[in-house]
Amino acid sequence: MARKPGKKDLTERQGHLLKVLVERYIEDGQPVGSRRLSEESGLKLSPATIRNVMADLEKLGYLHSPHTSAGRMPTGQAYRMFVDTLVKFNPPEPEEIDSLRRKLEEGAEGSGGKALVRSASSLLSGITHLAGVVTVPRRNHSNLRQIEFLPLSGNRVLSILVVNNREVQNRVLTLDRAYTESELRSAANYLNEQFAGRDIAQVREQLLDDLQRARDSMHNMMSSALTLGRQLFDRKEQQEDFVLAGETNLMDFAELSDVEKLRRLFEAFAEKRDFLHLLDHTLSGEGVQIFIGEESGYDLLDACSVVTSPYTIDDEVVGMLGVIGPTRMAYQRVIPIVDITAKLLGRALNSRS
Amino acid sequence: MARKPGKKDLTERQGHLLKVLVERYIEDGQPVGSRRLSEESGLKLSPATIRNVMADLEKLGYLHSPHTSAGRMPTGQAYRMFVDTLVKFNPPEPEEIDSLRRKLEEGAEGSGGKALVRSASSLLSGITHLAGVVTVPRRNHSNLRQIEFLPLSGNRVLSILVVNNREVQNRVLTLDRAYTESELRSAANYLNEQFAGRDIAQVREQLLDDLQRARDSMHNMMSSALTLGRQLFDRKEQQEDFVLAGETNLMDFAELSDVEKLRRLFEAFAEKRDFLHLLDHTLSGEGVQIFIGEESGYDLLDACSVVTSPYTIDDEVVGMLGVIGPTRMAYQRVIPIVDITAKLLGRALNSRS
DNA sequence: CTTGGCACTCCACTCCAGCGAGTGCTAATA
DNA sequence: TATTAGCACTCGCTGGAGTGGAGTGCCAAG
Repeated sequence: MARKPGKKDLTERQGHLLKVLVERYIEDGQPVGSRRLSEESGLKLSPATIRNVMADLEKLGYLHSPHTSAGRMPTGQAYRMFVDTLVKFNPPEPEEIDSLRRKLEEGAEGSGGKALVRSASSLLSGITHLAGVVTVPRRNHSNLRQIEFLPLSGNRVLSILVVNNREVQNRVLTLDRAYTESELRSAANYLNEQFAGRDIAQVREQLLDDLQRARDSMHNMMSSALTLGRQLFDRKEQQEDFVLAGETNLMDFAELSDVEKLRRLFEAFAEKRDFLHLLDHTLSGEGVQIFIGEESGYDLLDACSVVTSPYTIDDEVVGMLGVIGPTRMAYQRVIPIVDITAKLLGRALNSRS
Repeated sequence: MARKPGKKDLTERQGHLLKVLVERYIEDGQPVGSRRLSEESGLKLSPATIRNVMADLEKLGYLHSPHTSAGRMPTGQAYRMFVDTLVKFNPPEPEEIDSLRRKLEEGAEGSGGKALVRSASSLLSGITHLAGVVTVPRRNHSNLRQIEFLPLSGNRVLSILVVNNREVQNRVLTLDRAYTESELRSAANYLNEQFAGRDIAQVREQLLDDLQRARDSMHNMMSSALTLGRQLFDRKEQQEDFVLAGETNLMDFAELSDVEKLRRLFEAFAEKRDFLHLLDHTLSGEGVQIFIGEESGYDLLDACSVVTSPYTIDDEVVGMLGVIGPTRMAYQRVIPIVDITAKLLGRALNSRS
């Protein structure tokens, strides 16, 4: 991929100084000046020299200053360079991993998968002091286990679907006429015989097929079964969802102290819609992905970075998890945490299914 | 109930002026001065006279000023007096009610009761520009309709409960040994025969009884049924929950513009725990209840008021709903809205069950 | 009891000076 | 040629002084 004009590789010295500057800025959020950098860079260079280097880095698009007489702050490009090539990650200690695993499972005593998702989300937000987000797992291939119908008042029927051996979905269907209990029972029996153990997508397809092919030549019982089944499976995909935790952590950051900005951000969280879109993109990728500032494409997140990783059940990617924080988050700490949490969550979900 | 010292009834003039002052303060949040009040009170009184009255009201605890040369603001006591005796509510127009009803049901196309709750919550927040809150309905008497067990891997069993003809609860039970599919089927049959149509609380009691009485003299099948049943019903009450909407509206109010306060408030919302406690209290009451400032007993809500009303299904109180906003909210508008929304929600839930 | 008058208080705003931090540039140096 | 010291300059921040306005409390007259 062609870089933008003027983005030649940095010299080793430039790289080192950029790294130190980013680290310092991440620590306290204050613009870093030449004097400070010269003292803490480890290189024996005077502030004047540092200033020359900084001026170069600014020309290259890595730094900018809020005003003439302040120090310099990293741009998005600098963070990008930082995470891509400059920073080195300490792989977490085994005992640290173990402690994470325990916390993850402690927080999810309710044995549902949803409890684990919530636990993962608050675990992420708790240890990073950022906002944690985890999408609810969603398998492409859902195995239908059992169907049950119960009549309600009017023309309505409560349908219960057991899927993937552990999830239960239920919906109220409103039908064109009232069905008797025995009709419903035989319909359920028929559908179970035909479709139990099959993939939901397949089931949907075949139902449409059957209904098409045999419109009215059918046995009465089968016909009602098909009618019911069609309604049941015709629903739009159950919408995806995610669990957010520790949003309030974001209030601490000066970058977001403007109440108006905060408000819009929190509204977006509540809406979920826009945000899901962003998370969806990351499902196709592999490993930890990082969106710095504007890279996310949402102007609400201009001052934020998003670090995500997909997680898997049975080697199938079923969701993603991550954190949201200010661009000046502690990447070297956050990235390994997101990575390991994704793996732990996948493993925990596996062991429960 | 004895009033606090010095709280004699107000004269008509004092009452009127207090009312106007509160109204003005609610409108723009600025302390109200004697000049303004004299112009807009409708009484032909000079600012000097108004000042005398205001000084009296201050002595009585209804007013206070932030500093010498500012106007005066109502105290909690003044709001209390305002809502109790001063304000008169315009009963909402029939067409207004109808529009509310339509909005409530539009927002709840997913036919579950939860969808209605969510819709009510965002309806409340939408039209009041405050935070809306609705607890999920919870009946004291839950009618058990059907039980089903499905074996999972290991010693675990997925149990499905249909309750009140429309709600489905499911839990994963972890048992002392593996049960075969036929064992589970007969257990379910047994429990259904015995308990279908009965109240859950009764079921729980009787299960314990049976288990106690007939420990090991029992038929094998019944014994496993009882074991399963006991685990199933032994769980603590499913925790109550509420749905919050439009929290971000609260960010607009100057009273809460302090980010630190906001943060603690939002954290409390996310925790839910403390907050549920407050809502629980209101379940016993009747009609609209109002907590002004410190009356709620939560110091986080010192600058807030909470207006709530219980709602009913089949004349049984099953939950409450309301709004949270700054103490200077437009009570005369908000109170009727909360009242009518509670009635509409109850009605809507009824028609779907 | 009401009112006009008056002195007083306090906040909010503006203006200004002084400071400290940091820069860019230039000229000297290794 | 790369580095450094020196220096003038810029800019934001802080604190104090000054001003205007809003509102009060009190008093004495109607």
